[in-house]
Amino acid sequence: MSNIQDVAARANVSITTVSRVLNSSLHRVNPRTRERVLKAIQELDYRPNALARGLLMKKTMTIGVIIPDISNHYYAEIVRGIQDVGDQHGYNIVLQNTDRRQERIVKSIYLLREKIVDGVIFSGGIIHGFEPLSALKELKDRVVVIGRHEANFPAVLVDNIGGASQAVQHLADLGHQRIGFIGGPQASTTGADRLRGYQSALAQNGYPTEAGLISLGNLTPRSGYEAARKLLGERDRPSALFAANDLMAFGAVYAAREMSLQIPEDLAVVGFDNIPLSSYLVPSLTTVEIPMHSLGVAAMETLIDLISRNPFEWMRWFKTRLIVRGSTARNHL
Amino acid sequence: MSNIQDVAARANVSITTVSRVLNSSLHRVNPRTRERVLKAIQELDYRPNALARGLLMKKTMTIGVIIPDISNHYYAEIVRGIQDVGDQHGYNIVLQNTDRRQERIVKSIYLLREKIVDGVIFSGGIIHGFEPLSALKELKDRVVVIGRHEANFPAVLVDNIGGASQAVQHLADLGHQRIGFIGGPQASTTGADRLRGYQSALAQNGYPTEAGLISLGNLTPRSGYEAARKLLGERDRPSALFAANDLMAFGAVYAAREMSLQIPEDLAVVGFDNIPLSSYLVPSLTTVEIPMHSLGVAAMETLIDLISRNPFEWMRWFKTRLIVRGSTARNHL
DNA sequence: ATGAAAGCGCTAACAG
DNA sequence: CTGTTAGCGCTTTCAT
Repeated sequence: MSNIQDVAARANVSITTVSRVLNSSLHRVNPRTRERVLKAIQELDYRPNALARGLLMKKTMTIGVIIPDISNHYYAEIVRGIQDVGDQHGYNIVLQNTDRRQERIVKSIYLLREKIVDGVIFSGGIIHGFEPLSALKELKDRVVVIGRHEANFPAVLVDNIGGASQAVQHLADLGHQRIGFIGGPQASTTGADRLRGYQSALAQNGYPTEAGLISLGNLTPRSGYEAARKLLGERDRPSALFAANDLMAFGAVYAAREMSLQIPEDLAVVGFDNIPLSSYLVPSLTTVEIPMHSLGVAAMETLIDLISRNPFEWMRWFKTRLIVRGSTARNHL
Repeated sequence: MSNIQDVAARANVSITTVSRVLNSSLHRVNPRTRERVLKAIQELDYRPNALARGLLMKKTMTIGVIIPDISNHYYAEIVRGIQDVGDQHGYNIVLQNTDRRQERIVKSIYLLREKIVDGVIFSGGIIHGFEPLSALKELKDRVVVIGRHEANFPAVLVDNIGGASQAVQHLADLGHQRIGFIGGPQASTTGADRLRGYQSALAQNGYPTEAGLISLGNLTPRSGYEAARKLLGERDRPSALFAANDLMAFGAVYAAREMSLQIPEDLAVVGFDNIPLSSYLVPSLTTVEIPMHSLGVAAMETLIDLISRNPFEWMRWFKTRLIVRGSTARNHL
């Protein structure tokens, strides 16, 4: 692996000159000299060592991304968005999975600090209690959070409350009076917000909030299945179910079919997320679309502005969109 | 951000001593001195700079992962496996999405070289034609490939041929004589192998290979849907469909339902991958399980052995497993 | 237009 | 048991 010295020697110039053509600095370098250097670089297949450069410049063009689990579609999509804009600006990302475990979050932060990342994007789990944490202090002004609005950090957000309430309103408009809710973990902002949206829409329509109409799952299809079995097993079963994510909605539909309920005739179902498969469930799933990729894009844009000390928006909100399909309306498959 | 000098000063020792307690080298350091250093480290919240260390040691504890697209479940799951073992050994990963585009693959390789990664795991797209490529030469002996068996690099593999053929045999055993195939892109090894498995199983049973029974998609549910519409539209339609992945199988089932075909009575369907939702399709999807997470784990294990110059297996094969569910058998939902 | 030299933060001989 | 010193590969004053 050749270094800048090798190039300099081969081109018969000083390493300073090599550095100059490399960084096409403002410094003018004689065209003929530049040619020689370029040729040497090519012949040696030289690539500048990013570690050395980073050490000196205190800038690595690397950012850390801390998420619960990359195998979760939601986060994978966000990460893709982050990378797409990162690529355009020459940033790479190093990924950390935490499974929402505190000690892993802390470890990740320390680690990213050691690796000298230029910034961090954080999503899922709690980071706010960590403020006294010195690790974060170092990075404090180069952190962007996705999905939490407790302030403290610049954030990219989704209107989960509005989306959930829109979903429930859709059901109410269809004439449903008993609308069940299959919620996600209430420890997460997203989970809590979707429940709030559900409740607020019920209130809006003058329906009482019945504990018997709510069951919490862990976002897996299986938990949705179980929650639905429970909810649909009651004597006064709901005529509609709103699940906090599509995966659980799939489980709920499965449960309903198992109990010989026709969808949407006997039971209407609405999901949340609009995963790629949602339109291929039979009947296709009415759901609330959430712009995952855009969240990642926005977060990375904000982080780059932060790093570059450009003006930036402290909070960027994204709207959700209700997509009506066959699981609530007769005229669709 | 304090450095090793600050710690040394505060503890009244040389930086060498600090380095020693940091790396708990074999070098003995006086317990009392060590205490002082540790205290200083804590007070200053000091963390060693990984860039400086990496520059000197020529080891960064970072590996590069090059995949087509992290938002694809298959790769996300693999990456999770890679990270799980990486975490245990202190390795971080930097992720590169290529969308299978040559120029992006090349760019990724160069970039990882600049960042001085200790090794690379590659999956999806072609890397073999690149061997003359100098970028790869540098890393040549620290590359592990997932899913390609053209040799050249240590590889972690899945028996796609066997899996596909097992799926088709299952259909044949059920008495199906006309079995359609919805394939993936033939440019990918995986896609080609699954087709070969299909064909070999047909041959095994003495069935001819009919072009009219095969339709290729691009692995999306939509393409599966379209392929199925086409295949099922023929006058002599197949009684069973084997899709090269679950996503397309979902699309195929949707198409069948749209055409009022009962599953599995009128049409049996088998998928490939066993994604989490496959058991929540109605009826649940018979499919071929592929151990994605294990692929990542095995790849990372191999890479670590490579880096550590431990003995390693040049090829690690993984078996698939047929999971029979309702889309082919009457007695399941 | 080019080069010499200093130094980013760290580890590893080599001394003592 | 502890310290001094020499770099790892690069960019950047400061000279020339």
